[in-house]
Amino acid sequence: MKRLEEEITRQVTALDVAKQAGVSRSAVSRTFTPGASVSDATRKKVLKAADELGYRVNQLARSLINKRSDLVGIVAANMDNPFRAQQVEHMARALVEHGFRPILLPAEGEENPARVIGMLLEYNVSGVIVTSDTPPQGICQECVSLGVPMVLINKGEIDANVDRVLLDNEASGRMAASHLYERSCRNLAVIGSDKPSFSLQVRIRAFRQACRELGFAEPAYFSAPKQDYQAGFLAAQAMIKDMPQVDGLFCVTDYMALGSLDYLRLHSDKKVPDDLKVIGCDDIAQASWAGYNLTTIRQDTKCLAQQVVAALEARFNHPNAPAHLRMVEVNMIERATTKETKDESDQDAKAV
Amino acid sequence: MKRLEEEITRQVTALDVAKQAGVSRSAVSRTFTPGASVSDATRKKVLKAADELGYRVNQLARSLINKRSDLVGIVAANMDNPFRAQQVEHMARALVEHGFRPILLPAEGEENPARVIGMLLEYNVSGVIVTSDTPPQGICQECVSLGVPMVLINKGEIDANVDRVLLDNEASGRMAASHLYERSCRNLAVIGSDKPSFSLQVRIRAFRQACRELGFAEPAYFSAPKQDYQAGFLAAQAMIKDMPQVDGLFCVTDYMALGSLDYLRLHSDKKVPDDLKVIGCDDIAQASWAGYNLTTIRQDTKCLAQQVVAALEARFNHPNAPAHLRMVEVNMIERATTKETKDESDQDAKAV
DNA sequence: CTGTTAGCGCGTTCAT
DNA sequence: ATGAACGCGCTAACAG
Repeated sequence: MKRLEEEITRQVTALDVAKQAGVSRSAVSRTFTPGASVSDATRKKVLKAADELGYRVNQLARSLINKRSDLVGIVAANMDNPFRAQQVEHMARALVEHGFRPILLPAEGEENPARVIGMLLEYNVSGVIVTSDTPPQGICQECVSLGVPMVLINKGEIDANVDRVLLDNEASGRMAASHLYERSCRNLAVIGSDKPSFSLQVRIRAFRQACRELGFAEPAYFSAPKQDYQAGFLAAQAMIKDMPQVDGLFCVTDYMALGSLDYLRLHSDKKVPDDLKVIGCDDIAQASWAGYNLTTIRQDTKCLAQQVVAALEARFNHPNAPAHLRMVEVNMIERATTKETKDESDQDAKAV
Repeated sequence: MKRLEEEITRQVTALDVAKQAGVSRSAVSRTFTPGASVSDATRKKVLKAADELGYRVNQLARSLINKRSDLVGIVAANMDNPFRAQQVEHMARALVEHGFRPILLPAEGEENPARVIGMLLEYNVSGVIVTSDTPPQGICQECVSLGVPMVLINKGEIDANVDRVLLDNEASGRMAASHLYERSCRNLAVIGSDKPSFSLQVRIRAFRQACRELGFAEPAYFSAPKQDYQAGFLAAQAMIKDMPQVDGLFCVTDYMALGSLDYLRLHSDKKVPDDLKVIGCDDIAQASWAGYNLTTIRQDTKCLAQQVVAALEARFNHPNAPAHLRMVEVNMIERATTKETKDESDQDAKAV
């Protein structure tokens, strides 16, 4: 434990440990290599010496040899979206637990992917995980063509050989529709985005399809430029204006649902859930806040993260296996915004 | 641009480029080293060959020599808190812009810091940034004693030689107090946490101090176990019960303020801002949502990130300089929750 | 300005 | 099981 001035100037190397332990440098190396073959006696000696000197394996040097840096790039954008933030956190946790080091790269729009690509490739990342509303095509193409394992989260097919992990967006849309049906809603609307990401498109399509199968009229569609709180707010405004008779609303993300709920409460006569029932999708933390208490379809990001890491490891073991697609289950969380009205026929209509 | 099967099997090395360009390996190296001395002629040749072969510098090998990996660890926790998520995103962005690679390490409680330390040290990180409500002491001590540059965000002093960046928590507390004073509030309360983090403690102390100077009575203090939405909700409940006459409230974080606002709206007769004015701190995205519209003290996380990177670079240049403390300004954002009531004396008291 | 040489810290044959 | 030698891809110091 007496190491004060050396560390500052020179790193403790395997050779130092070897000398201290009275063995060869290879012995030290082997001691710290999982699939080794060292006698217990020397292992002890090495570990002792290593501890005394405060030795740590230099992973950078190690990577140089076995070509596995165990660095994994997380390319993410829109981290203001709580769902995304949660995804990133769980992803980082899962990676660390499995012995990887997540290196976080904010996807800086479509303008300059070269920088990000450089960061990834120059550091010999073992893999790349992409989660962003608008996946940076350039980065994906380059990585794939260079054979860097890549996993896309909630994205459409980009190239033949890319693994993907999807939340069950189809089921999400269907569950939303049938739940509103059970709650006796008959005039439905969907709130989405002008430029919906892949998963949003699927949710919307599935919702529409389910509506048809249930015998609904085609649900009305409202949207705004982005896909955040403000967008939900604006879309709800448009909806109230164009479709006053609406009694069931599916917001394709909770983030937008919160905006919609606030618009309805502050600027409309519609009471939720009495006059209008609302269901969201994702189950972000805010959805369970007392102020919203939003019924929603939960997307388990923890499970998602596990699946992503699993996909990555599978790809390491079988680099040439065909692209695999993993699906993560969803389930409905019923809260106040779709609560059954005591008497569905004519509740004391407390319009202002 | 014709590189298809080689890449998969073997990395393109500087030697390959040298051969192709008809120069020495060093020439290649120099071309890609900022402080170089290469003739324009050879530089051209090298760049051309490099482009043709798809060569990229191997930063891992480079780090092995100049001992600067440019990897920077971000140790973060509580990313469910939007303020923290925003911090992390801006931090990652700033780091990338300055040529660093952020490696994100979720601080996993106090239980097992060894794993995180290992990740940091074995990868020869150039620096470590810590932002967490409860800073993992073990990690900090170890890094400092090993001479790894470290920057603490919004933390108290841990060790003599650690740089820190603080938002101006003192000013935050003072501004909150004087704003409530200007708005004619006289019965003040503070909502904090049972175990407040460093910056929260400072905000509370400064608020109290300002109250004394303004001639207020000592503000009442309410708190709950954690420091999130739920905590704000519970603390507000306690406040309404114990102190019905409260007319001015300072929530030490927006995150908690949102919980308080929801409690007040849903479970109390107090109307904000008519009966009770509320001010938060941080200016998280949700604070500006229509449903909250919270007056708050803005903490500029973008500027914070810049300062942190600056601190890191300063430390690289002068490893033995005394610890430096950087302060980031704050400013008040006035929204609806402290809006002046038209007639302050006796508004139509619309108690239910 | 250029090429040659010597390591950076480590994993892995190949003999013993 | 263990030690000696070699190479991973690169930069820095040295000669020319």
